[in-house]
Amino acid sequence: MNLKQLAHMLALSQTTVSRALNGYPEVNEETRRRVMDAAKRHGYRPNPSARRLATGKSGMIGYVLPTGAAVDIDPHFVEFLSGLGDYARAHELDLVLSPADADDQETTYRRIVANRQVDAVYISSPRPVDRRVALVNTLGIPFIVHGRSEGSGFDYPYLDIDNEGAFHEAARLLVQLGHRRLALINGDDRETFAIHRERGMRRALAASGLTLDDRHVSSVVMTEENGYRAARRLLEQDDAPTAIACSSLIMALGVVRAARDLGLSIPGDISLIAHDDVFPWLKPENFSVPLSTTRSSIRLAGARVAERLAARISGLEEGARGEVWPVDLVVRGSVAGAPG
Amino acid sequence: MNLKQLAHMLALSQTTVSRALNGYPEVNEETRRRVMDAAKRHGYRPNPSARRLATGKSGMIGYVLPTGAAVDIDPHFVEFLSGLGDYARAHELDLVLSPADADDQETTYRRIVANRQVDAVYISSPRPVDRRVALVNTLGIPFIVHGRSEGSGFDYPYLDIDNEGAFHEAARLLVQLGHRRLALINGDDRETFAIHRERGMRRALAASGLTLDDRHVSSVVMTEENGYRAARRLLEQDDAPTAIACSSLIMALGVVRAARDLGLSIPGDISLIAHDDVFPWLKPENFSVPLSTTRSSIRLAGARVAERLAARISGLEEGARGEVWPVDLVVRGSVAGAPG
DNA sequence: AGAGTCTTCCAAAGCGCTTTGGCTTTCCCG
DNA sequence: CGGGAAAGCCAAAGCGCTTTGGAAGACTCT
Repeated sequence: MNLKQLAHMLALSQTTVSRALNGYPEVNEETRRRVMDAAKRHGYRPNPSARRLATGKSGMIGYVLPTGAAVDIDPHFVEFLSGLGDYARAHELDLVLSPADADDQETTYRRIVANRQVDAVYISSPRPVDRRVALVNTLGIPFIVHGRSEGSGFDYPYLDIDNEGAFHEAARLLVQLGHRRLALINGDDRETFAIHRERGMRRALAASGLTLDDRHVSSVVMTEENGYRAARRLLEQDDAPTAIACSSLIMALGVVRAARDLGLSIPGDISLIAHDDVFPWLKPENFSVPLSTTRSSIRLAGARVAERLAARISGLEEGARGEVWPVDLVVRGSVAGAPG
Repeated sequence: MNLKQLAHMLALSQTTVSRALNGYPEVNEETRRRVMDAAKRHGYRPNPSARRLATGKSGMIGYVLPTGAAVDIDPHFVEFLSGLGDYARAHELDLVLSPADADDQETTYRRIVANRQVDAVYISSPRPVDRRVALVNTLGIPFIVHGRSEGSGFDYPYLDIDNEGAFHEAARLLVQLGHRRLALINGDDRETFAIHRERGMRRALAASGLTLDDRHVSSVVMTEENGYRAARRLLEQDDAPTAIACSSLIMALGVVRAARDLGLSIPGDISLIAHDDVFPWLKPENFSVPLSTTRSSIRLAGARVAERLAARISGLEEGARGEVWPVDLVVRGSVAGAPG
């Protein structure tokens, strides 16, 4: 059943039927009702390919997926996706993932924009002066950045959590508990979130006249193994830290294992706080010692990004609106006063 | 730059240019070269929307993503996706994720097929007599099932690993080591993979005149917490098992924690084997006691599914070809002879 | 009553590609 | 040398929608 048939059946022109269906004002309400009715009864659904060719709109949102033998997709992605899906489902939006060589995403962005494959895109894991952000900005496709880029010299729409504030609070708590030597096991410090977290910690320490020793900072891909290695390295130093802030639960698993291997107790010998993106399959309260966390649901962020993307597509949202979500500090058993 | 302009520029008809570009035989090789050349020089790329409307082919593969507030996307998905992306990138295939109400995926399948949004789909986590498989089969869109459905009374193309064989081998090893009371902490037993794993274990036990006590089988969503709970329940029974097979690394984390909480040593008191889908961020060799596993890379499976999907789209693969991959049994420190 | 303004609808021109059906031209062979 | 086949090209008809540029009729106002 296509438009032509439906129009014929109603003894109307395709124009009128199309307009009735799409809510244009220049059609009699009575006629509109008839059309809507017939459309529903016959299960008419406009052909998206045709609509797309005519309008240039696809009804999909895009994401350029960096891939490659050496590239691992972050498990956070799947939770973000859950949230995105929650919203998208309710609005019949599809998501298209365009795999791209991690080292050359530009080609892919250009392709999906030139081809009008998607109406909007989102960008995740941005870095300062991120080329992708500058690119989609000039390309003129609606977009939202999940996270922040910095120092590019222009504004853009984003959704981020207050990473700096979160780690500031975490560090402040640790300092209040008497810790003087703090450590940070961070994610890839080329990404903004990691920079913000480090900045937050340093600021909290500075407020008490303390500093974050460079030897007490690790920046690694967030795997269990890297968490373990970083923790061992830290804890085997002569001036070992008494408290560790860690950028992910998965790394925290490694930290806990390292402490156990070294015969150190949490929180007796070292306090531990990690950032929790809220995975359903790994919960901080279930760590052998319940883990204190800075918590922010990445799933909710996914839903919100989808919502704002939809708003941008339909013109409801404009401009470079930035949105920063506060982060909860949840104190559990893994932090205690500094030893000694 | 569109076809019309390019044709005009070459003083050829659109027909000829189109055919030259698409490799049709009825065009002079010399002409073809000229066309190809001009196309490349001017960076001509056929508009996919137009091509799509004309041919009905979209150049994308689809996946219906079950979503909902209570639905968690499995973290395995992201690894599968990595593999799929690896292949898809090299072939400029995009993946479209269509979020659907987990309880009504049929509507979405019908929509994406009716709309010709994708050229092929894959189905994951199938159950016996899976309605989705029957549906896409009758809908007539090329597809591949990742996993197996059973008892539907028709054949279909799939890629699966030998779950039954894997758990058969795992159980056999444990029995050889003197274990008599084995337990299974399985995934959702409405899914085929879980059924196969249980079957494999039972078969191995039966071969030695043993059985798998129903009280020694758990079927749960594969989270750390569920692994912990299941393990505690098992290990606190009077006839507690001396060996556990576990369907995922994440659950195994919970099992290890439970053992520790109960003061049981691995492998001194209980042996543990888990299935490993090969995550980059959580490795069995890094468990406090290196974990024995049945191993199969889900990432490679993703790449293979993409490859076969592409082959089906282009007509290179036909029929109901099933493909079953063997699974490695990797023995590490977490298994030992039965205590006593 | 005539002019102007809405309201409501329509025919037809795109959107940019593929593909059908045919038309020349060349080539081969009896 | 004439007829048939093959090669190489083209015009035009889709694909199914949106949107432009009217047009007809109803209504208002002077």
